[in-house]
Amino acid sequence: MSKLPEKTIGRLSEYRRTLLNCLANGKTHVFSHDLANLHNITAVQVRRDIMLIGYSTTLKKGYDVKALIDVIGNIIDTKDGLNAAIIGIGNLGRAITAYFNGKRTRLKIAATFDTDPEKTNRVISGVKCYPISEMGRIIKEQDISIGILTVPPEDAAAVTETLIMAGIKGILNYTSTSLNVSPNVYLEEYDMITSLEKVAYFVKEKNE
Amino acid sequence: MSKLPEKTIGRLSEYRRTLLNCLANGKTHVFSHDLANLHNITAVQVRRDIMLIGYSTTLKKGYDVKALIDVIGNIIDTKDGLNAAIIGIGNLGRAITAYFNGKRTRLKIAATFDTDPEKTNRVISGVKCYPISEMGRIIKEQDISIGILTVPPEDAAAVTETLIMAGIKGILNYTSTSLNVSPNVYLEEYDMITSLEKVAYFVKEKNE
DNA sequence: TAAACATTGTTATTTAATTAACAGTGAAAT
DNA sequence: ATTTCACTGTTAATTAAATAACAATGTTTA
Ligand SMILES: NC(=O)c1ccc[n+]([C@@H]2O[C@H](COP(=O)([O-])OP(=O)(O)OC[C@H]3O[C@@H](n4cnc5c(N)ncnc54)[C@H](O)[C@@H]3O)[C@@H](O)[C@H]2O)c1
Ligand SMILES: NC(=O)c1ccc[n+]([C@@H]2O[C@H](COP(=O)([O-])OP(=O)(O)OC[C@H]3O[C@@H](n4cnc5c(N)ncnc54)[C@H](O)[C@@H]3O)[C@@H](O)[C@H]2O)c1
Repeated sequence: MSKLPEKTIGRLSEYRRTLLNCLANGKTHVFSHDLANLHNITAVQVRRDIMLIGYSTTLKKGYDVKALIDVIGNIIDTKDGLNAAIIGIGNLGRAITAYFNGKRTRLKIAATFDTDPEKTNRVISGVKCYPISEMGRIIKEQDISIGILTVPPEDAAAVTETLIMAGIKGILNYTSTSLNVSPNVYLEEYDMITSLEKVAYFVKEKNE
Repeated sequence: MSKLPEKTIGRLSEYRRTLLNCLANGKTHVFSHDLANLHNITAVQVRRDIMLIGYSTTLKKGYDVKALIDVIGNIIDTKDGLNAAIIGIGNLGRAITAYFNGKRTRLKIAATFDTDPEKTNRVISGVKCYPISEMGRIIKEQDISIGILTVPPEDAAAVTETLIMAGIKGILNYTSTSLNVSPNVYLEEYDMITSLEKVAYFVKEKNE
C-alpha cells in the first residue's frame, strides 16, 4: 500500500461518505461510473483509486458497497480512532463542533479551548471548553493528536507553537494565516476567502 | 494573461491577503522569499506565479507591495465587484456571514435564504434573510452571481437546481453532497470531514 | 570603482495527477 | 452454447504543477 497520492486520500473519504449513503438506501453494489457521476469525476479515476488501495471485485455487478467501505476504513481510520480538539470556540469553532459531534466514531472532537472566561469551563456545543492554559495537560491526558484552529488570525502562530509543544501531530488550520510547522507535523490549511475569490475569478473568466 | 493555472489563482488570493497585512504594517517592499516563508512555499513558486500575472520589478529590493496588490486585484476582482448569497443560514451559514460581512469590498454577501419561518424576513448576522421561494427574484434584482451552499446535504441538489435556474454563475458548496452542474457554472466544493480525515490519515502514516 | 553578493525572470527538468487505451472476463442475450 | 455486451484492472500517454538551474542585473562592500 505504502504511498497513496494525497488526492486519492481525499477522494477515498468522499467515496466512503457516498457508499455509506448507498448502504443506508439498501444498495449493495455500485458501479465505478455510478460513483463517478456522484462525484463529478470520471469512472477511470474511481477505478484507479480503488485499484491503488488493493480492492477488486470478480463480479461484473459493481463493487460490494460494504466491502469497499471496510477497505477504505482500513486505509483511513486507525484502530482506536483519533481525538481532535477545537482551539477557539467562536462562531466557526461552534459550528464545526456542533456538526462533528457524534458524527464519526473514529474521529471525535474531545475538547475545545478558548481564552475567553465566558466560555471556558463550560460545555459548549456538547463538548467541554478548557482554558488555553490547560491545553498541554488535556492534550496529553486525552490523547488528542489533531488540532483544529479557529482562533483569530493574529493568535494562530502562537497557539500553533503551544500545540506542537504539547505533542499534537496534525493541524487543520481555518484561520487566514498560513503557518510554519516542523515536518513531523501534518498541516492542512483552508481559507474560505481564497475559495470564494477563486469562484469569483472563474465566474469572471467565463463571462469573458 | 489568458490561462492562469488554478493553483496559481488560489495562491494569488493568499499573497494578496499577506500583502495587505504588510501594507498595514508599513512595509512597502517584500522579497519573494519573504512571501514564500509566510506561505510555506518556495520562493521560486512565488516568482513564477508573479511572472505569470505579468508583474515585475526592476529594483532588487523586492516587489512593491502596493503595486502588487493592485496587479493581483486586476486579475481576481471584477470592476464593480460581485455579489454572493448564503443559502441555509444555520450554524455554518451564520458563521460565514458574520465573518465576511464588511471584509471585502469587491465581494459581498448581499442576501441569505432559508426555509425556516423563524429565520426568514429578518436580518441575521447583518444580512437580510429571504424565504427560499423568493430566491429567483432576489438573485436577479440584486445581481447575485455566486451562491454559497450551507443547507442540509439532502437539500443541496434541489437548491442547486433552483440556483442555476435563477442564473447563478458560481457555486461554493459546503454541504457534504457533491453536485453536478452544467459546465457554464463554476463549482467549488469543500468538505470539512474529508479534510479532517486527510489529516488523520497522514498523522497515522507518520506514526508508522 | 571593482568584486562579491543578492535577487529576479525565465526556460528546462522533474514529479504528480489525470486521462486514454485496451486486454480480460463475467453476465446477459440469442 | 456462443456471441455480444458491460465492466473492471492495469499499463501507457498526456497534462498539470512544482522544482531546479541559471543568466541577467541592480545593490552592497571592500
Ligand atoms: N467564521 C467563519 O466562517 C470563518 C471563515 C473563514 C475563516 N475564519 C477564521 O476562523 C477564525 C475564527 O473565526 P470566527 O468567526 O469563529 O471568530 P470568533 O471571533 O467568533 O472566534 C474566535 C474565538 O477564539 C477565541 N480566542 C481568541 N484568542 C484565543 C487564543 N489565543 N487561544 C484560544 N482561543 C482564542 C475567542 O475567544 C473566540 O471564541 C478566524 O481566524 C477567522 O479568520 C472564520
Ligand atoms: N457546521 C459545520 O461546521 C459544517 C461542517 C461541514 C459541513 N457542513 C455542512 O453545511 C451544511 C449546513 O450545516 P449547519 O451545521 O449549518 O446545519 P444547520 O442545520 O445549522 O443549518 C442548515 C440551515 O439550512 C436551512 N434549510 C434547510 N432546508 C433548506 C432549504 N431547502 N433551503 C434553504 N435553507 C434550508 C435550515 O433552516 C438551517 O437554517 C450541511 O450540509 C453540513 O453538512 C457544516
